[in-house]
Amino acid sequence: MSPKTQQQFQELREQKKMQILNAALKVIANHGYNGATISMIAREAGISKGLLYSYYESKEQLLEALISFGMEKAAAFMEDPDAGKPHSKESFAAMLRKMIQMVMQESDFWRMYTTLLLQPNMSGKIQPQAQKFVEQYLGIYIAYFQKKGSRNPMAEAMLFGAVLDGLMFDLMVAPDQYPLEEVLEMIVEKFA
Amino acid sequence: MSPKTQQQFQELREQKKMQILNAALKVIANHGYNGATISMIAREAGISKGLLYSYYESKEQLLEALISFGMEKAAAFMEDPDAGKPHSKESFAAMLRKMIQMVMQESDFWRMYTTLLLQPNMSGKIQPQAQKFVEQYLGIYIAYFQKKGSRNPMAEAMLFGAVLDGLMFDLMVAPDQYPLEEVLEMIVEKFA
DNA sequence: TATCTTTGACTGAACGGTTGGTCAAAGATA
DNA sequence: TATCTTTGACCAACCGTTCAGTCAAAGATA
Repeated sequence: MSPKTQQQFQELREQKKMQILNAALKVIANHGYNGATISMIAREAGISKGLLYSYYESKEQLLEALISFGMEKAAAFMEDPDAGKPHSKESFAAMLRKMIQMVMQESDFWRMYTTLLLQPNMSGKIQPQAQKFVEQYLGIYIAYFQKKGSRNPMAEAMLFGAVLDGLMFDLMVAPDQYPLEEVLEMIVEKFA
Repeated sequence: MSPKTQQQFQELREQKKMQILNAALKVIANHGYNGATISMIAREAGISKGLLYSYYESKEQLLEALISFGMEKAAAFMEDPDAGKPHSKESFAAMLRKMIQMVMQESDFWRMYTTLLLQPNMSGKIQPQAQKFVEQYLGIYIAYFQKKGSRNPMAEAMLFGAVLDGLMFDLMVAPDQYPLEEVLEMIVEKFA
């Protein structure tokens, strides 16, 4: 059959696929989709250009894989019972912290995500999955503000969404020297 | 001497320069700097590729002109006494509205601005002017929250900055169907 | 008025360099 | 040996940029 078992090859390929994905994410996040070249990505992944095409059939498909992978991670985070549905001031603060942590841990992905959403000719690639994600966490917070007795739960949830988006943006642009703790306290004070 | 007076030429050139600038802004905002080609920009401006180079010496310099022009507009807005330094709940709401209006009116510019800031290899082009702008309006709001007796004026101003950034982002991504009025009311309720 | 001259805006073919993508050949392993 | 991985030279297409040449408009001349 083959010099290595099918399973051995499968595992090796899966591993290398991840290696390429991570390299692509880093390069595309820093240079934009059009600014990132296949050569740059291959170099970052430590492989040749040709090999990349044995794992992903085109640059566009590589981007799609990148988006799917990142959004699946985000969806998994949302479904984590450990982080879901805040009921008290404390769990609100905990979920807020977890969310920030997720964004900062995967900051390359979220930078790419943001950039893609802002470019109409690219946004189609990410819009559907993004919309689903936003609706999901919006629903959670509408429920929270409803339970809290907000005068307008939907508006408060959307404003809180804007806070998260803005905080995410500010942290991505200037990750150092941001007084995160003090701002988080202020958010809890105003929203929790 | 000359077939047209120097002044006539000057005016014509100034006019066409604007025409190119607007075309470039539209194309670059929608496709990103690297995704936008000189051909696309020239086509959008209704001129030939060659002519563009008699007005701007390179694609990079065109981008710089775009940034300068947009940031000067923004700076002019900040210095407008009509919009400066909120002292009361009402003037806070008025300035908030004016700011949103500016961003939506120049949404192409702010989309480009955001995208550039998020890409490290591009951010150098806009970072200095952006920083100056942010510091300026941050100062205004630190003073406002100080006067209001906030427990932590700096943190509250930064949080308010995040609100503006997030709201701006949400409006750029989904300009229609955003419940702006209700969210603005909520902002005034929480911050003014 | 009719003709000539001068000007600079304007065009698009062409250039060198880079891109995404292909492929024949070499390498590695059991 | 048989099979899959890996390489990098290679290609057509496209990029930003240049430049030789065209053109309409307006002053100058008689």
